[in-house]
Amino acid sequence: MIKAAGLRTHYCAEVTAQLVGEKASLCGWVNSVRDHGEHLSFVDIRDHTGTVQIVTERNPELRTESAIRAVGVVARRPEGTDNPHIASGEVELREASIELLGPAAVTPFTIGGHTEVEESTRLRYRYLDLRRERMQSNLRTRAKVNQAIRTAMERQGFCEVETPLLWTPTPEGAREFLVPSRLQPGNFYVLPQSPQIAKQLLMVGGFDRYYQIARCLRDEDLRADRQFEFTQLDMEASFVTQHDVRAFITEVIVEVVRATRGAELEGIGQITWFEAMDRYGVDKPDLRFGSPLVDLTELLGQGDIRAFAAPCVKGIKAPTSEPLSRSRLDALVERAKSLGAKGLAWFRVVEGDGGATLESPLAKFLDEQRTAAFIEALGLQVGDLALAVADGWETAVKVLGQIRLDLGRPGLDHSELHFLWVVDFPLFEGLDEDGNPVSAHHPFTMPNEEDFGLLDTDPLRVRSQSYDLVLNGWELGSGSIRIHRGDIQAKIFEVIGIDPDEAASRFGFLLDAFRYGAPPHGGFAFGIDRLAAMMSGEENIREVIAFPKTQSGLDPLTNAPKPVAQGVLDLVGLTVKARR
RNA sequence: GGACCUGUGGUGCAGCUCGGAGUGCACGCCGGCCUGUCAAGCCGGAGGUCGCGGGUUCAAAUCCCGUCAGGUCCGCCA
Repeated sequence: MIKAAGLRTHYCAEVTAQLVGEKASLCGWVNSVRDHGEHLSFVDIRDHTGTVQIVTERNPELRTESAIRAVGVVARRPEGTDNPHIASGEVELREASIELLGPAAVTPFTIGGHTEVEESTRLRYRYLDLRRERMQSNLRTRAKVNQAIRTAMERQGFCEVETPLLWTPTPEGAREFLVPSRLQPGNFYVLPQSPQIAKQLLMVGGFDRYYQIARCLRDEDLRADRQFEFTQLDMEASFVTQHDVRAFITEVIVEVVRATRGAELEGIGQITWFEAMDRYGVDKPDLRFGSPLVDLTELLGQGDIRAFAAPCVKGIKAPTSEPLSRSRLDALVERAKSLGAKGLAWFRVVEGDGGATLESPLAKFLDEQRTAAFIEALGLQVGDLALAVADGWETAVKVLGQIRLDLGRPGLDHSELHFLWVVDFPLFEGLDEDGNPVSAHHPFTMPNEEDFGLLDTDPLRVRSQSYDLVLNGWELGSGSIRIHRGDIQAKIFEVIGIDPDEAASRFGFLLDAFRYGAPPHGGFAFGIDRLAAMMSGEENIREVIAFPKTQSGLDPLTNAPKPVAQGVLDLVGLTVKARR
């Protein structure tokens, strides 16, 4: 590391036995003061690398968290006084003088040490919270993620291009933040929900491998994994297939894991959307644990058992070894009903006369042979719990998939990383109020060529050339090959019920651009906040964001949003209506 | 828009079911002692409108209603 020429000669972690006898100048904050009378005081100085003990005279002015500079000589500690818990524990700074650079008032909470502090308090004093080890570590991990992304993208020949923050309203997708125009009063820009259209224009513009670490803004409700503003790796490439795009992104992920964990990731597995839904009941399966759904339609859905008379019967071996009480089971049944199932059947596997057998209100409907087949199909052993849902395919897999997650999550290992590609998403999901199919991704997503014929006959069965990247059950990002041909785009607009005039008014500039030699292209974007959170072992992206908003969209540090003066509103031609 | 959880000295909690004086614990803060501690220790002290408003009651941190704030989730996030 290059030595700063300023007030500091070393960081705390560099102060080791190798420096004994040398003069050192350390800068940082007072972590703790231990006075032993007037003539002996231990002051721990802290920077982001660690702490060093300074031996000095008592100074009542030196309050915890004051910014200081300490100049002294690195010395071996007396026999028997080493501190094995810190890197500098064999030495201390002696003959030291401490310069008080920035005296500190009493802080609202402890910065060093192990005190838990409520998140709302941490956010109100975020500048102090940032000094704590957790945030120092998380934000530095995030910086490594950014660095690794740039390294991998540059290595693959991608060119970083910035796109506008002041963009044009597009009445599709997420709600946008409005920005009033001063020079054109009554007109508005919006902040981009993503650089999607801009990057497709860059493809027409010949930047055939583009990337950007891009801020995106969406005026939607906040969650543990969602803030108004978030950061994506946004990328797009021309003359590529979906396999190429996934290979580019896989390379990035490998580099990120290398930079943050020092581990070599052996590629990323792949599963189709249908298989993910059919086996795990979600399009972002968490594969840190097993318990896939098993099809029991043939075994149980023959109609002879009323509870299972349905088009689809799915079962799982519960992903928990904890024996569940009758009331817990009843709660599970209620949970299944609230998720839309008609019911939930449970079976405890117990030791019977002739080996394992089932204990359940429904056990009496299963003869010996079907009991054995049931146990076999789910791979059950004595002590296991099995659950089954009978319904339409979609309801059966979704309900059981959610219950699988409810039961499986508590035992998860947070240091484990399970990346997964989910491919072959359907092009449309459901119908709108006019009976037209709704684009699952966005209307520029290329259909799977094998399914072109279905666009007219059975559009809901058309697969798309789109793909998601999943990490431990979190959707990290998604991408697709885009439509670059006018005839296919016109066909899609026709299917989803957008007439040519409407298409022209909404996306005219993009469709115009595509008339001048549009290359085939596709891309991807993934959430850096979510990736950084996972790499930091955090379950909330606020922990990897320096200054986040609360769930109601307030900034606890600045108290934004706030009213503005009438004169400011006049400039942009706005009037604020009285609140109801 | 909806469901659930939380709100008690500066910080983190307990107390709330079963109403009875602001009661307790840990950290921090203030004063004193202390020449080898390291989350220093010992002695003493200060600090609270129990988020806010209303109701029930002889009596409310505790029960009821409303409201605000924080969190988790549903809706929403092409």
